[in-house]
Amino acid sequence: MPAEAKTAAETAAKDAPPAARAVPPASPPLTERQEARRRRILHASAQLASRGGFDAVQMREVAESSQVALGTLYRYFPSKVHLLVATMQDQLAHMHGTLRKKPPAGETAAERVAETLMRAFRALQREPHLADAMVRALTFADRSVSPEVDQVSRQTTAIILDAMGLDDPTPAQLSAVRVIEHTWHSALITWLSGRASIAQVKIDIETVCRLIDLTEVRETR
Amino acid sequence: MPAEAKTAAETAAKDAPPAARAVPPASPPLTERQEARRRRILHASAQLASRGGFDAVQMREVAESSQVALGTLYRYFPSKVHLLVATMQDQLAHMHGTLRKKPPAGETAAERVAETLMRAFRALQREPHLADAMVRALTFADRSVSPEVDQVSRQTTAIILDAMGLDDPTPAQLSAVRVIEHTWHSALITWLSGRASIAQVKIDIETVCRLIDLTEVRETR
DNA sequence: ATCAAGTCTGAAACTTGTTCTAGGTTAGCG
DNA sequence: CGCTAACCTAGAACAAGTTTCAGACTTGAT
Repeated sequence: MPAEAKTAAETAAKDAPPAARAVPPASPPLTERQEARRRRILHASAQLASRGGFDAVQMREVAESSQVALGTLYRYFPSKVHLLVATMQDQLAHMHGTLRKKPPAGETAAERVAETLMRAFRALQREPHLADAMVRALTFADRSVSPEVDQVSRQTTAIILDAMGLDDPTPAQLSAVRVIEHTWHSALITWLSGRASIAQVKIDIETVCRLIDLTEVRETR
Repeated sequence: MPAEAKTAAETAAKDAPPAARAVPPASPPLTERQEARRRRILHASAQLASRGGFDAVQMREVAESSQVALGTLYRYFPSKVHLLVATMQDQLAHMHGTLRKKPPAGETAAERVAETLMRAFRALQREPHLADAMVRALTFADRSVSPEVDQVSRQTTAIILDAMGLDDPTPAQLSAVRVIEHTWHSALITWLSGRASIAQVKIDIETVCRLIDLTEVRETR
């Protein structure tokens, strides 16, 4: 039963009716000044996050840094978590672009995915506080942020599928990708909270990537 | 400012040199009345969590429900996250006991682990709000809660190893278990935030459990 | 140019986690 | 019994996320 495909479709359908908010192709087109405000806010958010992480992103400070009234900030991003998830979307898009330029060189799909994720991991290590803010927001997000979190998830999936070099993955492969994403997020958290070393994260990523090999062998499953 | 980390460290240092706090075998033995207070607090916490989840566990309400002053509550559990993680330890211990009674019946280790996790998952489904509170606290926890979160992780590992029926696992098997835990936590989150169905979680668990088969074949790795 | 609708601003208010304080209570001990 | 240190309580106070509101500013259409 192609449950994977169904879920993705359902989820996608879920946020279409009530309208997307933080996704680029949104409902109301923003004026130039509004676009500029949005950008200033995201910049300030990333800036503050790069210092003290999640706690350092204080809504009053973001508002001040980006020259916007507090009420306006909340009009653009209805909560701190929304703001940080949008910040993550921003960074992810940037990273996807960067990764595209130099595709991973591994022989097998598993190797390429592991290499890609490790490259992303090294990027996050350069800004650990920013990583903290974004990842904590992502996992702390409640239902009200689901559409945005889902968008991040789709973006991540796209990056992994890119690394695998697949156009139309099998259900089994999509399941493997889902599990890889789970591991990726959770491993990041254990690293960020100091409960796992960088080496340990590397091992976990490499371990889970072996699942990909499994799907290649038993595709008819 | 990392106010949280500082606070917890100071608080811990103040009443006991190094030492764990919320773990049963703690440094200062509690008097009977203290033990009773602690239990009342945990009970109130679980109670409130079973209603509205993470947000419904309000420290003032917990204090009132458990007939304890707010300051005392904070002496027992230095933050809301500490409290909820301790609540989780409590529930986990209970569940481990329950699971022990009826061991899983699967043929392979992978099947038994998947079965065990699905059993735990069904238990969580019966109290989705409680699950929400505990899991969100767990992933939102910062460094100041690491010891307690680590304890939860060890407990979870023990449950999985139990299901596998292993006494001394190989490194590869431990890696697989780590990845399974990652997937378990992350899949729970996607379910709790409404981004994945119960069926989807089942698939993810079954998918990741196949990693165990891999370690059996290539043990010399 | 002018009006209506929609935005933005500054400031105050409200909520809930967390800290602090002053005084009362308890437990162990001489 | 009476002391002392540790513990507990009630309640105020503080911090940061979120909401609200009156008034000023923009924008788009007439």
